[in-house]
Amino acid sequence: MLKTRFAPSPSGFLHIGSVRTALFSFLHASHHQGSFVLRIEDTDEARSSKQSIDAILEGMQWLGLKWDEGPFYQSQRYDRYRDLANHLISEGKAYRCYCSKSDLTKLREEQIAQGKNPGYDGRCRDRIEPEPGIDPVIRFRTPDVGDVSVNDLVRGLVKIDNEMLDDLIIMRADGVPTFHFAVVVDDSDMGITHVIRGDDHLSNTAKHLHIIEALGFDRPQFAHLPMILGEDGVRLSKRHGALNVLDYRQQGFLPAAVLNYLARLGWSSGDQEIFSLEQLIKLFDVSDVNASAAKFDPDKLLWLNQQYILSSDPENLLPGLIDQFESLGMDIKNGPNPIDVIISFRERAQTLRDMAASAAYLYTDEIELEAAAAKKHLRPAVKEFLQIARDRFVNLELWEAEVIRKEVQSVAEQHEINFGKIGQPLRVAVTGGGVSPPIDLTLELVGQARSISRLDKALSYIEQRIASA
RNA sequence: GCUCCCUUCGUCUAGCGGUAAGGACGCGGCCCUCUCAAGGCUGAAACACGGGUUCGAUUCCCGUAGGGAGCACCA
Repeated sequence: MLKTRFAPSPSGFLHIGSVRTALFSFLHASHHQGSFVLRIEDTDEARSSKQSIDAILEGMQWLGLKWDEGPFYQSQRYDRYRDLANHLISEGKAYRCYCSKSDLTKLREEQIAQGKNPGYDGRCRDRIEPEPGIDPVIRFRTPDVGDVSVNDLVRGLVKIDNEMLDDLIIMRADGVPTFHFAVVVDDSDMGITHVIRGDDHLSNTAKHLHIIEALGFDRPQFAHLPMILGEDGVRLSKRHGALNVLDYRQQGFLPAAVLNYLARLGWSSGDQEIFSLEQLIKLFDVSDVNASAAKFDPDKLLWLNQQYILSSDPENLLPGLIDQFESLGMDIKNGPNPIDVIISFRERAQTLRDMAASAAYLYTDEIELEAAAAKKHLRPAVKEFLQIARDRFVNLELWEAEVIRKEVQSVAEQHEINFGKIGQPLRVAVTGGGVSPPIDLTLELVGQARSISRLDKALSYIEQRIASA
């Protein structure tokens, strides 16, 4: 069975670049009815943390990237790595190295000074006697000559000379394996058939291939994904521009939009832009992924998010919108049904956060008039019309958009003015600003009592203007 | 420095030897319109450069340039 894995190290949040790697691994496995494994690479004990693990799991769950096996933790498999490392020593394929860090630093400095490729020179290879008082590391005996090649699913044939490789450390002095060793062992033990990862590992693959061979394991297939670059063309990383996936949730993005956006970075299917997860599973294959890096475009993500908001069932948007109301400190009991907000605001919201923020005037008793909008639309000339509209609103028994619209329309007709002449002042009066859904709908959502009291305030604002003129 | 990888509109991409180089985001215009959007139509906008191969190169090969990655007791 085809099996892929996502193997993050829990040394920080789950960022958007990692998510794409996870997505592609998930999609490739799902497409081929395979299995998707989640493995936590926590061998760097100093940098790993429980919070990071939780953030990764939460992010995966939010996105709906379900794993079939795991999460497995490397920190729970140390015995296995140790056994295999000792086995390699017994076969002469690895050896203990007693060099101190300062010796190694010195060696590296000398090599760089001589213009050589820095690397371990193998000075402990033939050492028989242990060095008392020193905990040795275990190094893998890398072939000195020849080359290795990988037929990468996205990069094609890549060849690396063994001369470029040195005897890398596979077990640290404290008995903890290094990444290069643990990855190889785990991928084999867990039956991973397709290793899909970032292309920062492309060069490392040569090392892994040697270890795989020494251990007598089967080679998996490799697919190295191009990096995602920031707007400045520099690789996205936790330190540089990449956001925690959970920040996207906080900013009001939908998981489906984030996934769809990421899928289209380095992959496409004809001219199609919008893909459901089901469609992605049906269409995706890693071998179709591009080899070149892509820049992250926040504008396109925003556009996609709006497309998803527009086409989602309002019920499905509700929990996210309510979260936004809460985080903005808005009280949903103090205003209209949020479902109605979704229906009337979705065309003008790119994120759920935008939507919640722009509906603020629906959930508060008092609003502020925006100075510029008020100055422009609440002028003495409109006072008469606003007053008439206000008086008619008081007498309305049914406060519904259609009825409201007829009232406003008839005021406009009786006074032979354009609908807009009265619509815009009404909008500013009841929302405080110049932008909102159609005025009839807006008035309905604001509510009769609030609309009237806000009109009263607007009228007194105009009177003040007349008085001070 | 050494090694590996990458290179089509500003951005994401289609293209797989012969195309008016297509789509999407963004940008401009028009339409719709009570505002803002959404929607429709439309415009500007690209094959990094130099050599080959070929009747013919965006497409294949080799350089150059630019960008990215790796060379840790990090992953």
